Order: sequence, then structure tokens, then C-alpha cells
Amino acid sequence: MQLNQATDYAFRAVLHLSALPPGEKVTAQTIATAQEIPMRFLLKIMRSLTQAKIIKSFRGVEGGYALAKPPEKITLLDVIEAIEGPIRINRCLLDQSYCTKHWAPHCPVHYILEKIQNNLIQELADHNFAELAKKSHLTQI
Amino acid sequence: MQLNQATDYAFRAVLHLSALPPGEKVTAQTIATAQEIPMRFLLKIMRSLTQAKIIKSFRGVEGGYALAKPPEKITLLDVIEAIEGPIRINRCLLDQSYCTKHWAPHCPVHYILEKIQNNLIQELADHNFAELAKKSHLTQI
DNA sequence: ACAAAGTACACCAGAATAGTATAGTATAAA
DNA sequence: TTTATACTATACTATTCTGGTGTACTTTGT
Repeated sequence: MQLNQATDYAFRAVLHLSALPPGEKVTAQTIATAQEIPMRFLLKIMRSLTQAKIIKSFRGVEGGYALAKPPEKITLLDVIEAIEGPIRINRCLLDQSYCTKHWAPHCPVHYILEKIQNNLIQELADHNFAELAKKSHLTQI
Repeated sequence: MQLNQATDYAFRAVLHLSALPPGEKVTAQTIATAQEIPMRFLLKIMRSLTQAKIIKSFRGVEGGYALAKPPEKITLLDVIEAIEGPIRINRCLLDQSYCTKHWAPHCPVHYILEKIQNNLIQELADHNFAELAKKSHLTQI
């Protein structure tokens, strides 16, 4: 019941980009240093974010990363799913073969966990990085 | 971001006990067979539930398990914490040494995840096994 | 006494986590 | 056009977690 370290790093990387003037790009090394993230691991994470179209990458000299869309349009859920894939608090919620009882929709455990999971997903989708970046500005990045 | 298999089994074991007439006990073997849970693994899970005072165990001939309190007083959260320990959706929320920035309370990521985590915990605490057992009765256990 | 049932602790294979290494590709500037 | 810079791709690895299993022991009703 825990987000992994890569996701936490991804939050901080996207937050870092969200705090930049629109369109400005920055290198992985800058983010790694500022956010204290192991460089090589960050590069891997950035590739997932690029593939998810959350950020854009620029190769070569003067390359780097920038947001692929305005931070208002990037939610916590977007970043989590880019790194970890779809959220499922119980694995039977995604793959019914894991349900020992094969009751699936009639299983009360399944039913209630699905409700809770949907609320969680909704909440994660309700917070975007413009909001977070504003908060982090107030508390000095 | 997922509950483990042991927790899922624990839900089903407690649900099984919740559906019994009050005070009635049943052996691990019965639960294991009915709920399709590997016997030895279930015994281990039952010990965690016993230690958390969610169920009571009886040793020897005619032994078995029963709820330690009425099912209304047992929540999803109780069972999760008995098996997995305290919920923390990001490890920095429990152990600040994991926060790469050491900002802790001033970190916007930390702040928002804490809010979301508290809502999740509240929801898990809002559902008890009397409610679940009632639902499972309607859909035939 | 003995069989039934839970307890305690140690062990194990496989997967996931959190990285690291090596080699390659694109690009701006000299 | 060479070169340094910066991202990409793929593979590897050490450690931890997950989901169990094995062996020995204790309690208890008949």
C-alpha cells in the first residue's frame, strides 16, 4: 500500500519543471542535483514521463526536459500511472484470476475495495502540479 | 500502491468469522477450504490477527478461531494494519529520513499526500465487517 | 495417553525495487 | 566536420519483499 521511490522522484522532477517559466527546459543533471535524485535512475524515470507525454525531451547540446503541457493539466494520478501503471489497491481489481473465490462482482470485499479505490483515484486526479508548484513557491523551493 | 495477498486472505478469513453466529468458532482448516487459502499461510495470517486482538484462538481439540469482538467493531483498516502495519502511501510519511529534501512539513508533495492518505485511512475505517457480512449474505457466501 | 488444533521459528524460490553499466544516437557550436 | 553534450536503449545486479513451506513444539478435550 505504498507508492514506490521512483514515483516520489517523479513527483519532484515534475514539480521542478512546473516551477520553471513556461517553455523553459532544464537538464537531468540540474534536476538530479537540485532534488537529490540519483542521476542514472532519474534518466530512467524521465523516459517513462516522456513516453507518457507528461514531459518533452530535447537531445544533444542545449538539450534537456520541459513540460509537455501546462502544469494545470498534469495530475498526481497522471504521474503515478506513468511510473507504476494503473492503480489497483487489490490485485483482484485488475485481474480477476487473482480472486480466490471467483465471485468478482458479487464479492463484498471486491465491491467495497473498488469503491474506495475509485475515491482514491478521484482524489489523485483532483490535484495538479500548478497547485503544487504554487504551494512550493510559498514555502521556498 | 497495492494491498498484499496476505491482507486479502485476512479480509476473507475475518469475513468468514463475521458470518458465523456470535461466539461460534471454526478451525483454520475449515476457513482454508471454504476460502481457498493455503492452510499454512492462513495459520500465519491468523496469528497476526490474534496478536492484533481482532480474533481469539483456542488451542487443542475442539480449538479454532472466533472473533474477539463484534464485527461492527472490526474495520478494514484494523485488518490491514494487523497484517501490513501502519498505512503510508509514501514512505516519507512515516520515516522522514526517506524524504530526499528533508523539507518534511513544508514539502508540497508531502503535504498533499498526507491529506490523501488521511482520507483513505478514514474511508477504510468507515467500513466494518458487520456491513460486509450482511452484503455477502445477500449474495450467498 | 493421544489425537486434534494452534504456536514458533526457520527456511526458501521467485518477483519487485532501486539502482548501475555499457553502448548508442541526436544536436548545437566551434 | 568534428566534438562535446545530453538523452535513449537495453541489460545487469544487489537487496528486500512476497507468498509461501517445513519442522518441532505446546495446549487441550476425551
